[in-house]
This record gives sequence, C-alpha cells and structure tokens, in this order.
Amino acid sequence: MMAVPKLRFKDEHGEEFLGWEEKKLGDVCVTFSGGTPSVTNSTYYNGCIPFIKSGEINKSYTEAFLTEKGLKNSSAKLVKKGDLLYALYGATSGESGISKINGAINQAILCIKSDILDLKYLKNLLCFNKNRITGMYLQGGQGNLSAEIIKSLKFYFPSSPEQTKIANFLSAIDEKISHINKKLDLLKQYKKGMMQKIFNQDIRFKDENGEEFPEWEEKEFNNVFSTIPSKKYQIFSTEINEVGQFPVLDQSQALIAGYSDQQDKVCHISPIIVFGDHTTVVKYFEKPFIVGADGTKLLFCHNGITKFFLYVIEFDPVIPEGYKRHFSLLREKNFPFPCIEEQTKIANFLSAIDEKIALVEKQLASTREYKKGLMQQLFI
DNA sequence: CCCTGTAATCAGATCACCGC
DNA sequence: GCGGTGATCTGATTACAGGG
Repeated sequence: MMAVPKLRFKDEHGEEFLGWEEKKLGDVCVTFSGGTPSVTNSTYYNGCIPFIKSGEINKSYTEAFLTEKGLKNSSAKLVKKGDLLYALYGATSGESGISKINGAINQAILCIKSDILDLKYLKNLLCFNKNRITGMYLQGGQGNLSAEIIKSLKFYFPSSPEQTKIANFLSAIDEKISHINKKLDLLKQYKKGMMQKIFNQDIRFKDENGEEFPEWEEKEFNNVFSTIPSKKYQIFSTEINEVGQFPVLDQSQALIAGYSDQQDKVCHISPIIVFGDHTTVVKYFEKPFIVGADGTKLLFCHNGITKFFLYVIEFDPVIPEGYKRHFSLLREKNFPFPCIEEQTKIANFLSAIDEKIALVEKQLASTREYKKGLMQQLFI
C-alpha cells in the first residue's frame, strides 16, 4: 500500500482528487544556478539589477546590485518574480523561497522552473523536507548541496489542481503569519518612538496626585551601580531547573551553552544586568544563571531601578561600536536619572509594551506551529 | 568556453588565557 | 579585576579546477 498524506483535498464536486505519483525533480523541472561577477571590477556593481544572495531568497530587496555589464561578463543569471529559488551553500543551504523580485543570482542559489509542478507547492514540499535533505547530503563542516542532488530527489506528487489547492491554502496561512509580523513591527516602532519621547523628556510622567516629578539628575555610574566580579561558573540565585541544574550561558550571555549542578558559588542578587564580553549584548536576568566564561560584566543597581537602566541602555547603547571591549567607558559616563518613582513608572510603562510584543511573538510562534502541524498532514 | 561543484578565503563572533 | 591578544569556530562569499 502506497503511503499518502493524512489530509487530502477534494475537488469542486466533493470528489477525491486523482493522481498520486512519484516524480524525480530532474524530470519535471529545469534548473540553473548563477555566478558572481569579478569583485575587483567596480564597473560590474552598483547598477540597477538586484543581486540576490542566498540569504535573500525570501526577501523583496537586496543589498547588492549589478550593472548590465557585470551581468553580461559573468555567469550571474536572471530570475523572475515567482521563480523558485533554492539555497545550495552555506548556513542557508536547504532553504527555499518564491522570488519576490526580478534579479540576478549567484552560484549559491539554484533557480527552479517547471511547467508541470506548482512551484508554490514544491516550495512547501522542499521546506517540509529540508532537514531530511540537508541531513542526507550535507557532510562535515562545509556541506554543499548541488543541482545534481536536487534533481535526483524523488517525491510523490498529487495532481496539479490539488497541488495548487494545497499551495493556496498554505499561502493563506503564510499571509496570516506576515500579517502578525507586521503587527509586531508596528509595536516595535511604537516602543522605539515612545522611548525617544521619554528619554528626550518630551513627555513626562506624573505622580499619583498629578504632580510633576522632580527634574532628572545627572548621576555618576558608581553612584548608582555596583559591579560584581565575574568568575567562571559563578552561580546567581539559588533556583534550579527541573532536573536540578543551573543553566550555563555562553560568553555573550545570549545562549544557554549547557547545564551544571555546581552549588558552591551561589549569589542571591537579582535582578541583574549582564554585559557580554566583547559584545554589546546586554541582558536582564531575574532568573538563575551561570556565567559560562570569564570576562563578563555584571551590574546591579544599589540606588535605582535596574530595569529602568536597561531601557536607558537599550535606547542609547552606551558603548559605541568600535569600543566593544571598553566597559570602562560605561563607568566613566554620567547618566540622567529621574527619581526612583519616575524610574519605576517608566520601567513599568515600557515593560507593558514589551509584554505586548512578547504576546504577539507568541502568537506568531503558535501560528507557525499550526502551519507545521498542517504540513505534517499534507506532506509525507 | 561555459558550467558546475568544491575548496579556499574572508569576516565576524566567540573563547581561553595571560600579564599588569 | 581588568583589558589585551591571538586561536578557533562558524557562516557566507569568492576563486578555481575539471568536465562537457
């Protein structure tokens, strides 16, 4: 018995669609990849032809542009809006997208065209099988896919009308996802705008009686903050996770690098701001963690609201680009501080927006989950 | 000569260690 | 404790060799 997807569509008469046959992509598609004009020749670049890189196959804009001359004197190839683009090399390998623009591609991208298959359907099919494909063909540190590999792939396909029906159905969900994404962008813009107004003191909060808060005061860093010397594997807080271990963060403090059960260097201070070493990553912790490497800077407010200062830094990244390693710059700088009550109000106000943002992000994640679940049923 | 696939190279991030 | 430095890793792009 041939395996078929759990979920099948019906035609306009309510009948099952016919057709479910195995096809080799090479037999039903035509493919080509592009090239890169010599980068030493400046007359090849900054023209008006969008030059799509492998990370940009799903975007409607490109960073680089080619000139007609550049296109002509290289193996870069033109693709059209609606063509299926497939990333062959690098971290994006295995990603696919329907091109949103007319443009040129380099050798890391495979363009797939077909008169037989619905390309949107194929895009979803390839997306669904991404891990299987990369798992099978990417070897070692530098795995590359190739046109040969893609053309050799075999899949079972429903009939064209059913493909289109499935593709349109999934597109509707994609649209919903992009709608939520837009909402998220708007919220983030709103937050940015509000921060601008708050920190420029264009708007001020008032106390419970409707009275103005005192003027903001410049304060020295040391007046407000204490730093905690960071030792490798220093543990903050006594809380532990469900298996009795503390999360260990990597040096940038951006990722949990592992877990540990070291109990001997426990610190109870929270919340705390963490400056990742050699980066400007700033994180706010109320939960337990372990510093996974040395060089990290840890701050807590002894004379103010920690979270307020987090927003100060978020608004104006104190350590400028190029000075990533100079924590001392931060210590030497003075900061305008409102009184504690106003700090609290500001922190709460901005936190509320952050919570909304988190909510929409959750919505986005669950819609993506929903699509994933459907894909499980629609494809095998 | 063009196309394709693979390796080299580049750029940026991350990490460990060292000496003041 | 702090900053400096080089090694290493990872992702992304470019160069190039071999085949048709």
